Amino acid sequence: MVSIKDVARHAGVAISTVSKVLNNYPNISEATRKKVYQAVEELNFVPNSVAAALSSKQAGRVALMIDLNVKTQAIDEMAMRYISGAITRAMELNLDVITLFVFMFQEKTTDELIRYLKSQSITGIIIYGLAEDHELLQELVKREEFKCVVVDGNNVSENTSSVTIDHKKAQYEVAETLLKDTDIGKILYISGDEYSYVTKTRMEGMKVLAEEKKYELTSIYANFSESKAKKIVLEQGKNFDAIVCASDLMAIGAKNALLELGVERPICGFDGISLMQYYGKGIYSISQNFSDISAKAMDELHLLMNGNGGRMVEVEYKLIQN
Amino acid sequence: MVSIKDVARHAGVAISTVSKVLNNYPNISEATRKKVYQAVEELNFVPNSVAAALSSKQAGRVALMIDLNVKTQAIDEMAMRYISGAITRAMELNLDVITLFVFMFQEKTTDELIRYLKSQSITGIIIYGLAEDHELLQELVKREEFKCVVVDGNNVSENTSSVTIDHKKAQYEVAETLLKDTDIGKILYISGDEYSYVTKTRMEGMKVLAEEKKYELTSIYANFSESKAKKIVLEQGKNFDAIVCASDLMAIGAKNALLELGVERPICGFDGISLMQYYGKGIYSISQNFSDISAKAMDELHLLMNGNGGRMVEVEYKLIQN
DNA sequence: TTGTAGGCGTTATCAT
DNA sequence: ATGATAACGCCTACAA
Repeated sequence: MVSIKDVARHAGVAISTVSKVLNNYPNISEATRKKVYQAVEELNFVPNSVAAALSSKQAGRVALMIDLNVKTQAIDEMAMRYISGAITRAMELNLDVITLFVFMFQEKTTDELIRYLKSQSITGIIIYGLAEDHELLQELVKREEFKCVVVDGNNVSENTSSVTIDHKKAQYEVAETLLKDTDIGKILYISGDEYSYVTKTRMEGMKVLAEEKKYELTSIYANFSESKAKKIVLEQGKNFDAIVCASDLMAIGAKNALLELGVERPICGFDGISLMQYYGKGIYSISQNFSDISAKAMDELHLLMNGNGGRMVEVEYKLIQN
Repeated sequence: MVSIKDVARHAGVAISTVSKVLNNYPNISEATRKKVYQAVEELNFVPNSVAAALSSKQAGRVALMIDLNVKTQAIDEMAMRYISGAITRAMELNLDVITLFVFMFQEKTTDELIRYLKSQSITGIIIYGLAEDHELLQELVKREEFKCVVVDGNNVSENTSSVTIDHKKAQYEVAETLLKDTDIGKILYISGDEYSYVTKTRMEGMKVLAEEKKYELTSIYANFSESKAKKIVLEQGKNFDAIVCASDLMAIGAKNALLELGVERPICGFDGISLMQYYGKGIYSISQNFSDISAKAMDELHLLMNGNGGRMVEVEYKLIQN
């Protein structure tokens, strides 16, 4: 394997000089810079990131912490988009990435998790699907031992940023679009799970809309599950004039239930998953670009690791009709 | 960060002794072994895998190469199961894992890819979705610069193993089960894509069955796509007595097409994806445990990296009815 | 059986 | 502006 030593010899300079050139240090003459880059070219040198990570605490190794309930189709699609978006961007930023699933640490303490991450020379973490009642993860963030970016959260501190779309506004908009020009009174809102940030903020948007338009709103948690949504609608769907779902998957469940019941109701969803192309034709939804969101999260983490403070980053979404 | 040095001091032995204990070297007295482990406990020491990877070529860093390019739901589910299965097992085996997507190297040469992998101190690779006409990946395997395990392939060499179910037998069995006790003559076989190992072997199984039972077999490639399968069945489904699909997703497409046509035909699928619970009720299929397959692949890679030769590893599957 | 010392490929601190 | 040199944390001959 060709190392920085070979490059140095080939360029006729010291090892440390090569390192400085490669890491864009100041005070390097244009001449040696050229020499070094040429040597790098000729030898096809690629820096060993493992060695860099060992030597410098600066060098960024990033962990992706996935806690998306790995039980439903749609979640898999989201997770894959998140993962590939993050990894792709990380490669461009020259950051190493390891992917972790929270279930792997089920019975571990926060201390153990932190030690594990440190043993991997991790300095930054992106967390997907952080629930408010998840002690392990919440404490991990609170400890501030790592730079953290939470996707779909509102955690912000010196070492923590959050990246999210405006779920409240988005939920308001999609429901408003669905319901405008109708004279609807009773709305069934099928919500996610009790402790997730997205569920809460989406519900806020729904409440605001209902208040504004004087809708009678009934909310039920369905855990983002298609079958639960279906069951709920089968049992109670007929009593409502419209059904607003906090996810596309639940919208599909609701739609199927209505089909079985033989009645029609306006429905909308949320997320923009590809399954809707087949089973959600015509349904309004909010399309999130998961890959892009994840790339933005990686950008934000990169900033944090370079000394920037934490902040809230808002990402675009799109109102769509499938 | 507590290092091996701290452990050594705390246990009153030399650093190398600690290392030997931790790596199960022979010729260590039970007494010092105890001392070391106790120090490890008390200090909550976790070895730094980055340092280990740097110092020893033995130490295993593994890359997951994902080339499941098809943009469908089911693929995401498979990919997620593969990834989480591999990563979980790797953690148990104390192997570091990085996840890579082949599209990230679209315009790279094999040399560049190899250099990148070496720069990451990678010594082993698991490849998912290796197509026979994928030059980059095929050459990567052929070069034998890394230990490789191919999931759903038949590449075997000194440094290469393959892990797969017996697709031929499985396809035979599921179709045979579907068709037995019927007097069916003309079968439509909706196949995957031309260059994948699974497509070829599954088709072989189908051919054997057709020959044995004197079925008239027509095969059409549908790229594992639900919509293509649907289109094919809409156009030609009526001309056949039964429809055998090389994937569950295509089976769903076929089923929907039959529904629209208003006719009934026996259908079977392949894979065992969770979507079938909702949209494939009653359909026969072959259930693969992707997570388990991937874990086995990691085991096999571990063996390769420890000096074992390459081989073919066959994994169990299950014939199911959704 | 245990310890010493050199090396893995970088980065970073000092001199020069 | 450039170059020695000491870390980083661990592994591994080799020596004792």
